[in-house]
Amino acid sequence: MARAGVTAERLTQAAAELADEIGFQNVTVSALARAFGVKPAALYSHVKDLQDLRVRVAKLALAELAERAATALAGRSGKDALVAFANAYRGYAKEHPGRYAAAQLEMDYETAADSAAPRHSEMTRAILRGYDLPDSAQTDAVRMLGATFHGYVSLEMVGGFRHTPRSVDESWNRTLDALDALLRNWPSHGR
Amino acid sequence: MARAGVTAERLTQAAAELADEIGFQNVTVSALARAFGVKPAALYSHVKDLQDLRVRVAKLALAELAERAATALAGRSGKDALVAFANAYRGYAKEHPGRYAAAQLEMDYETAADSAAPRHSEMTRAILRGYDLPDSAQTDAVRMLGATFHGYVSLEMVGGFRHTPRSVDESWNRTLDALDALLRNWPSHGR
DNA sequence: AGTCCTTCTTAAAGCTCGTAAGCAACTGAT
DNA sequence: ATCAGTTGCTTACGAGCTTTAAGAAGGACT
Repeated sequence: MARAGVTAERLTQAAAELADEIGFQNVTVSALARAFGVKPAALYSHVKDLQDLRVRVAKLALAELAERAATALAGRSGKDALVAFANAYRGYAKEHPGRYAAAQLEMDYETAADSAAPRHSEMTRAILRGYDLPDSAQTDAVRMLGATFHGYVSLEMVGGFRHTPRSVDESWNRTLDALDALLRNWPSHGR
Repeated sequence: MARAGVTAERLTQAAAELADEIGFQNVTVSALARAFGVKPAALYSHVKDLQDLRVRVAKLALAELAERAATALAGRSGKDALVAFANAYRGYAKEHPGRYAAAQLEMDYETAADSAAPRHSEMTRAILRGYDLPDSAQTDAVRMLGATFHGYVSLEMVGGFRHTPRSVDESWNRTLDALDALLRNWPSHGR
């Protein structure tokens, strides 16, 4: 039996591609083994179990997304940076829905900490440097930006915006305008 | 064999409770049958298949959430309404994580249209009446609010905010302040 | 060539969904 | 009150999934 040259990396990569095609939830050990032309049991030499495989895909997705966002951010600041970052995010989700879903996998504290996840908040913080936010508001704004980006993409993906005729791209751009305006005028403990 | 008195409604209800306990993804026909003390095959007399069951739970969750939001909204306007609505949302998600996850299930256009989903955007529109938005911005704002609420709750639930010491409740309240400020000063096609 | 580690296969147990066939219980009509 | 007919449940089963265990085959190294 000729060896198929399976490695954890190639498995993860293939699982990510499979996720984009059939959905992250449908990535199974069996399906992945089929894609490699080996028997399911063979994968267990490279990967602990299905959960392990999923976490690997999640980390891959987070890393790719961080990479893409970093590139988009390079040399930009202010609203330019905000828009580029947000579009990198949304673009990745649209091109790689399976990977994007994977990135939202629940991971334990440890695993999440040594993933690319922290880089995401660091980058968001970098964007905020282009605005004049008090230190105390930094984390709040980071969380709000993350929430809005993720929420928008997430609702768009499950079809939450289908029922209103208005262009989803238009609303996205107006949302970014709104976030920009908000960051330039962040309320200092509002009434 | 004494009849267990299974009905589609009771199944859906039980599935929702089960979802909150073990996670929506882990609600299986088998587990549900166990909870009812019947054999798995018995459920297929009341429910078409697993997908059907999931959709029922999703619709239940959407309806409950709409109900709760409507109650919260009653008699309020402006920022009060915004905050009450948002907290109803987040509160439901925290109390019923499984149901909340179910509410995000992908449904086809038809099914979604006759669920409580449209009521959610209607209520959001109602909130906006307390602010002075141009008609053209309505849908954009509805989408943005939905995105921010859902995104925040969603990221909070997968543990995305664990890595920063700042209180998650604090950030939530500041985010609502920010949204309120934003709605009172919505950019008219900003530069 | 012989040894050893790694990768793969086969085999099997235990779980899942879903269908089919049959029996048991309740319904209503005579 | 008995006797259909309908409905709800069971058993039985096929097919697919995950995971472990044991063994065969590939490749490296002596």
